Amino acid sequence: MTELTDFDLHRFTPYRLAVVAQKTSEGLARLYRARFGLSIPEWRVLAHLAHAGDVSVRDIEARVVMEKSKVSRAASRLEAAGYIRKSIATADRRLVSMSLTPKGKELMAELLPLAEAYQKELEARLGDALDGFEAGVDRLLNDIPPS
Amino acid sequence: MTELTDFDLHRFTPYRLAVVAQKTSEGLARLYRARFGLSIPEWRVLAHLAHAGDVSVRDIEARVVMEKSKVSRAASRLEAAGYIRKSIATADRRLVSMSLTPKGKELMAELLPLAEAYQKELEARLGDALDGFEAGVDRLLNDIPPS
DNA sequence: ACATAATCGTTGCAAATGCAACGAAGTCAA
DNA sequence: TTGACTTCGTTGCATTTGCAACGATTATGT
Repeated sequence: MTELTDFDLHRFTPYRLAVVAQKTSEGLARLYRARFGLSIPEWRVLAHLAHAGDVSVRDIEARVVMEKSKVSRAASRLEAAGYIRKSIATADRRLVSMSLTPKGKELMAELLPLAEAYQKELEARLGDALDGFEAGVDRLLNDIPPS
Repeated sequence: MTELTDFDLHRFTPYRLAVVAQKTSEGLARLYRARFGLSIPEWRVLAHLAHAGDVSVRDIEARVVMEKSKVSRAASRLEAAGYIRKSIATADRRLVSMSLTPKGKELMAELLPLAEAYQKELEARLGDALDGFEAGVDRLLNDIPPS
């Protein structure tokens, strides 16, 4: 029979991932929270807009794994701050088309190099474990939940 | 010069970790949310208590990476539900000593095998990437934030 | 064409969260 | 012993979050 004490949370992958995700996110957040006053949801929206150009809330929800209400509120704050523009799509008027303003592009031109540097730093810490690690993440991303 | 569009969130480790952590946590949560009505903070407290026996809020905060207010509230709910007992430590009366009740032990006896099975399932999905993956997680856990 | 159903984005609301402040208990030094 | 300082756990409060419901728009089927 297995004892209750046998189970160690620190060897439990979901827990380990939660901790490591929180740590890396906090490290990243330092890059833009104090300096630019951005939250994580706002950062994600901006990053996706910089990469993909005009996009709807629905697109971001799908590609960035965030609840649509979260996307919507982040987008409203970003619009109020002047970083993005929201407009109704002509083709399908249910969709909101979002894009970076010039001010938003300036912001990202300053922010993205910091993000790249942080990525490089993480890769350095991973060292020769990098490839195996990323391969594992890919496998988990591709087909996790047994539904 | 680097273009804004060069940056891809999907190759950005903090983002990848956030997504994979969320996915695995959700998969796990299905095991106990519907069935036992437990939240993630409650699960963590229970898991640590099962493993370590009598523990204070402070201990859990440190070992399980949760804000003490979060631990405190999770513990209150668990006590109200009859899964744990809280008492004032005799040695240092500032400390709250928490432990599983018999009912809590029964719960964990039922729950931990499900968690183990989920762990096995994740390991199967990782396949031969398992070792490299866990090694990478260890490196990130040991020394991430440049503070 | 018309009624029904589905999709998009926002918003209301209750619950969860982080942070600071607090009282209680303990430590330390003079 | 006394008083200043630290630590522990809880709680108040403002913010964030998830979920459901909604109006508006588009798609589908007959």
